[in-house]
Amino acid sequence: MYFYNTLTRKVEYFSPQKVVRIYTCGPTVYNHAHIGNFRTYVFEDLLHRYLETRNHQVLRVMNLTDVDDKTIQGALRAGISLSDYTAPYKKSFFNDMKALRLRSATHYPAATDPENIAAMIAIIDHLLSRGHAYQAEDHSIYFRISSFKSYGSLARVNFEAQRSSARIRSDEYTKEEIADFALWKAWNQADGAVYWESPWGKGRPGWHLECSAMAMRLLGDQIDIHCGGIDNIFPHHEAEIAQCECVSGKKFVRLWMHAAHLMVEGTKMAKSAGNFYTVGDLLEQGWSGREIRYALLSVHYRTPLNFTMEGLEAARQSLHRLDEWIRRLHDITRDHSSSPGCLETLGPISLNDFFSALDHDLNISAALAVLFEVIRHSHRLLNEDALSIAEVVALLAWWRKVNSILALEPDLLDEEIPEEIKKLALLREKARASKNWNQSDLLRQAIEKQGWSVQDTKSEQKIIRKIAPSSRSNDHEVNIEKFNRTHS
RNA sequence: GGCGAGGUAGCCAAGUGGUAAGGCUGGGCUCUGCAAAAGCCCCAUUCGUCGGUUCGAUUCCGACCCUCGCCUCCA
Repeated sequence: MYFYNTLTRKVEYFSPQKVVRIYTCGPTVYNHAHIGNFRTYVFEDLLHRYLETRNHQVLRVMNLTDVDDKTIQGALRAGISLSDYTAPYKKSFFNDMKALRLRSATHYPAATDPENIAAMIAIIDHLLSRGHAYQAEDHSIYFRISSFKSYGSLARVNFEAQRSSARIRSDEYTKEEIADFALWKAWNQADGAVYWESPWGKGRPGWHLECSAMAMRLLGDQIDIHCGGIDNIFPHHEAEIAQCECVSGKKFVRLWMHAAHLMVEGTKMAKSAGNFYTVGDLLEQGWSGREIRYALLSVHYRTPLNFTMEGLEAARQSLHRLDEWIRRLHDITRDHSSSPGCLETLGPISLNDFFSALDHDLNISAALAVLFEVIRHSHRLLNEDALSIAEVVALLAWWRKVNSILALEPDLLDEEIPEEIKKLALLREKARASKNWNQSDLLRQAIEKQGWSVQDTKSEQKIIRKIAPSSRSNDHEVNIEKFNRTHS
């Protein structure tokens, strides 16, 4: 498999061990995560699922940043404790994850977990003793970037060259150098009751340190893949490298992968622009989590994604086409029990192409193209009666494997038709038999009012659940406890 | 200013030194009491602009134009 490595700015061959260790930067729970955040999480989900179908075991950590300036301010404004303030946003995050069918990470450590705070303090202690950190006049502890020569290599920023010009403003800070970043922020009155005791006085961890500590504690000194949004390259990931490598003396990450940004209707998503969406907003508008997932998934992760209502509509129609295909295959195999034949090609299409497309830096567009070619070609063959039951069964088996990566299986296929609808349909059948078209049309309206639709085919009436995403918001419920366990 | 991403049909979007995947929209056909649905078929002599290299470039090189992002805590 090949992946683009941000560190080298090249697509590289990547040969993972049986177990792949991945660290993914999670949300800061000061608010509901927005679809820009979820664009990155959907990409990480794709990576996770892809690796699993390639027979790797994925050990993935996603952190929850539940202490920082914004969460503290929010808690203070609301007059509640920090944990009371962040709890509903944590819950909201997991609900949204469920709605978008995101695979769970192995661990969801929170920055404020005692074991993580302890790990951070240990790292600072280590860095201080090695001269990589210092305590400034404001009592905060800073990382000394001049002590780590390769600082800037991920973002390709040359700090040696910038140093002289940066000095002009450095008197505004108590830091030795303007680019030095905080490891431990000394407590001040604005922090209220939020602080932890440390050998250097009351305070709280710096954001960059959280990730280093949690990554090393749960995944070890060296991890295989580290993901995040492109805006985390600098300074966040640069700082993580500095912290981890100064502690362990080893290369921290083998492969850095970053998702490009999401824009809305062609411009940057911002609350002030009125184009700021959360998953919850979109669900309320009647879009399903599955549709949102498709819209976020179908654009290659390194391409800036322009999120639009038109795009969501296209996602809805594409999924509908997929649903019809699956429905047709199911209808054919329903009454037959046939062992799945092995199907390698369908006409000119090699079924394995779906997976090999993803081998090349998760080329989802090429993979989806294979899927839709298979859909079109199998319809063509079925129209000509040129597919055996065994082949259809094999196609469904192929789809299941494809779906283990895409997670786009329709969820309404096997919904029972209610007795009442069946009765109405029976009446309509009679009306049609006696050519009572008026009565027939009235009955159709009645059926449609209840969320079902009737289609006349050669032999019979077909009763199908109408697409009504707004009534499906029950896939938005999730048991937080299950996810919130950060294990030991 | 420094670093980076991107400009491919109405919209979204792959891709390759040898002549443009796929999805949506649109059009046509089949089916049909009507309707709807569905399926099939069709839809870029052309890949931001201008030069260069080449037998040949959308793909390589150069310049330029445009859009967007990061540059101390925003995925």
